[in-house]
Amino acid sequence: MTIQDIAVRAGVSTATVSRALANPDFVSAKARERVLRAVTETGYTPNVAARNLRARRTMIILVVVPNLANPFFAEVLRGIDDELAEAGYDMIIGNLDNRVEREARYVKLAMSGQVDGVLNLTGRVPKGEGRAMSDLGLPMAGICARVPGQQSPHVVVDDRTSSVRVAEHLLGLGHRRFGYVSGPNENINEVERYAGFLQGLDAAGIGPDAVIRWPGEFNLAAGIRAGQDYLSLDERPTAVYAASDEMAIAFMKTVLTAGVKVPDELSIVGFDGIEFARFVEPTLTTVRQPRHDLGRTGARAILEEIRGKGSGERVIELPGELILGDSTAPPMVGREG
Amino acid sequence: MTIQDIAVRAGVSTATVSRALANPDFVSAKARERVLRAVTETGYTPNVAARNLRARRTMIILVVVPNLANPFFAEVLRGIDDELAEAGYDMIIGNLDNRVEREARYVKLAMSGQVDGVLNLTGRVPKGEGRAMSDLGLPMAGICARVPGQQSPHVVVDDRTSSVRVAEHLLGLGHRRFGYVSGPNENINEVERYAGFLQGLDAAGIGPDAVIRWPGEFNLAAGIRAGQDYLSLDERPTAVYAASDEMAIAFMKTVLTAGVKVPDELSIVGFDGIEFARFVEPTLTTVRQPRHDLGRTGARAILEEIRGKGSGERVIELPGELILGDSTAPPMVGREG
DNA sequence: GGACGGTGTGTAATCGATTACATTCGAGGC
DNA sequence: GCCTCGAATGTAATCGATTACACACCGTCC
Repeated sequence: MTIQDIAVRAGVSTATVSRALANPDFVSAKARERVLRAVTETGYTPNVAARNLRARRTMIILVVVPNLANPFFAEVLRGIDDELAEAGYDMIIGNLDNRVEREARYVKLAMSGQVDGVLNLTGRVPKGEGRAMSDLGLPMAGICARVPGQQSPHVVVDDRTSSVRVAEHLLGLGHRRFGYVSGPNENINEVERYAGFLQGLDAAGIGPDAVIRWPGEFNLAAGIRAGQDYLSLDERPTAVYAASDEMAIAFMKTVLTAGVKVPDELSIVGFDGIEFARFVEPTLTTVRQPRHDLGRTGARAILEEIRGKGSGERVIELPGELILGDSTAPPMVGREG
Repeated sequence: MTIQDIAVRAGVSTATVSRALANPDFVSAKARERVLRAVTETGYTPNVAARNLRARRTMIILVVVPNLANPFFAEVLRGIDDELAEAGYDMIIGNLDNRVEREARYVKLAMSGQVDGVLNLTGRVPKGEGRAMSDLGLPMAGICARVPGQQSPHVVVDDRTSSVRVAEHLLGLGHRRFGYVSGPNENINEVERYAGFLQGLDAAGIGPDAVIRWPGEFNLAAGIRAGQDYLSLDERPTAVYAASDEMAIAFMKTVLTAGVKVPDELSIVGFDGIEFARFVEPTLTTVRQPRHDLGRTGARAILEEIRGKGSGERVIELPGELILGDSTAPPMVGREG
């Protein structure tokens, strides 16, 4: 079923069919009606490949995600999808599954003209085939992390300030010895969160040596490992800040299972504000990122770029919010040095 | 940068360029080399829209998902992506966000020839624009739920047998009064899980009136509502089976917060085996679905359909596994009638 | 009556790759 | 030397939509 068939059936030319569908005002009522009838009778839908070829656009956005399994990103994706859908765009999901070598595939996809723009949630510039995705001349936008030197809009939550708040919260409760469950070193969110945490402590005259830092990835396994290490310590911190909720939850479960009392013996704070944080026992204190809104705003930014209304490099900062759960409390006095 | 440019640069025709890239054996070594050099020098990538138009395929699969926010589906998607990536396919995600009216959009997308096949995770046939997606003549496959009457392959977990196991497990512990947190009535997984549960109880001579059934959607809110209703009961069941882990976790949190002891006063079982089920306190007893494998197998099925090697209607059943957590135990004797 | 302008429509070029068919060229057989 | 055959390459049609341009028609105004 092609536009030809419709043209024959309606007794007009293909041009008229096309116009009747795209610019009804430029076509007489009579012709329009006959075209529309032919279309509904046959169930014709224009071939998108042909349209794309001609229009030099695809109405598809590539969304590069570090890890689909992380519910944080799932919610951001929903926000993106909501906004894109309204504008008639669809999305191809490029899931890196935390493996950097997967980037090449999506660089290639972007190069092939199959997408109109790229939304990057990875906090780095995807590379592959000897070129960086940012050199493609494709509209791009970043969500969740500002990639330094990128000439594209970025929608972020203020990791640093939020982490300062976390430090203040814990200090206010009376904690003085801390643990920090870290994300990967090369991740900017991680860097900022750690820096903010130290900054907040520093303001109270507490130096970085009061903080034990456990390295890791943003996943459950890293939280478990950190928890195990915590358990093996002679002098345990009284409060632990984890750079993601997944890590915090895994950490908490690990130490709970070993009999540690949370929050009595140990306070725990996460980051992200995923839904499950409210369903663990005790409820997790965490920094809530406006996940859905991050997605929507990022999608809006990439659409502006595509439409040429974008102003290129700029940072859109959304507020993070410290959500108090039951996982933080003053340290037990008896134990506090 | 088009195939024309490469042809000029390499001093050959576009046909030779195309062949050098697609069928290197049909081209002389000399020409091949010059083409390849021109390609690497310029960073040329073929325009996919043009190729698609000519080849009448897109190398894209539409994956229709009920709800992206559910970590169960996220993991299935990873499995799908892994398999599709190996075959060079990408996926467009059609997230229904649990709203049926969103189906229309994806029916339209499928109609427009923008995808080569549809992987359906919804347990129903998406409809819209006056037609059902299954009437489109597009290759389809279902994951997670068998849609009756569909001439396409389905990859499922045996909900019924798994639920019988759940019943047996709870009966074996000594439970006699049950609660069931239900998914939506029109969902086949729900229907099968409920039927299997009743069937298992029936085998022990226990009728359906020993089961309180809470209706709901497959989400956290439904679990909370059910939990609140449980708390309001005069005569509470001693064991509750929820048709998804999310509901089970939300239910558990709700009753825990109200002071109910799990598993002493109440045993809870979920379904899906999402990762978080191992990180709640107490650890959730649940039926683990091989999520990643469901995705992979489903993707394999749709690829077979597309390649014409598919045998159409068939059901591929993967085993579910009862994972024992700490949320189930014998009922407290004092309370047991 | 002729020039003009506006409306509606059709013809054909175009997007960029693939590929059927035609053509060229050289080697080898007679 | 001529013919045949196969390998290598080029030419041009093709996929299906959009749209620049041309043209036909009709009413208006001088």
